[in-house]
Amino acid sequence: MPEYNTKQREVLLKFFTDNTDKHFTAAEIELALAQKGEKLGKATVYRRLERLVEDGIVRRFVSDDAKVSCYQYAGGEACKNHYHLKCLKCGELLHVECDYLDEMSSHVLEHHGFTVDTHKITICGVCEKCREA
Amino acid sequence: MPEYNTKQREVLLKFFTDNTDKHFTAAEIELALAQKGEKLGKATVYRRLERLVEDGIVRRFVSDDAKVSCYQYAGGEACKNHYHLKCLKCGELLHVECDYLDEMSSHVLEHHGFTVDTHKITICGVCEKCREA
DNA sequence: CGTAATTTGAAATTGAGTTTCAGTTTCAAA
DNA sequence: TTTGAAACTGAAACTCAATTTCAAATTACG
Repeated sequence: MPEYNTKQREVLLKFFTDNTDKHFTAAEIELALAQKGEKLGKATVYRRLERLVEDGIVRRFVSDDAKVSCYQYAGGEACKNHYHLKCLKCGELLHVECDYLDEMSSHVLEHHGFTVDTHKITICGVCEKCREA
Repeated sequence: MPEYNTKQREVLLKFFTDNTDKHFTAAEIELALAQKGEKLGKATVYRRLERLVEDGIVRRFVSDDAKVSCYQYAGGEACKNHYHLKCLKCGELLHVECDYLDEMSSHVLEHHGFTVDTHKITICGVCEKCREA
């Protein structure tokens, strides 16, 4: 499946590399781009997002509460060797570098037959903010 | 928020305690009950599922692939003090008792400000089957 | 160029989940 | 018992994220 290098692809990719530390819904992305004068069709946004997720450049989350998917940049060096703590309530994603989690990852792998991509492991739970609410 | 003990609630609860080892979509549950001659309204199925989730009796998953929520029994003694490994692909839920994960849980809590309900922690990843596919 | 494959986007469609609301059930207090 | 307020039910209408359709536009490449 070839991949043409279209203007739209560039625009979407730039959006993510410019915003590596937050996650967005498809609608938010569509709006943000439109406001920058780079309007993409809704269908294109979804199609491109799917492609970016397939390619491992962007990660998709579906919080157990919300009904919408969120997308966040996951490519590049910054995301190579760390873990993610994902809040199931708000969808917030914390990036963590930690040897302890390194060990845990291989433990889970060995003892529980749970094969995880070491730089893609995501631990779900509830963050402090949501915990209080 | 009181909770009336209705026939529908009993039916749904029985469905889960009779099927503790698998997960189901709301539609699957609705169909299964209808086929057993215990038809519940769609709205009631969703409302009761939500309540069961709130009460910690049932757990909801939203796999990153699928767009539908899955529900699985998580109440009872058997689920009190262990962890869950959740596959983000197929939604499969593995139940694990393990001291190592115990430690990990408190570590995450202390060092990363990630507050989790100790007997509700869910580690997301990808199971062996999905890994191979 | 030329053209075949791919992508785009507006509009229509899908479908899981939610809301509405009139009628029913529960349960505790009288 | 009876009563009644609060909680629950279900059919139907609705919401809205996400997908599909398809004709027109764009891209890659000989």
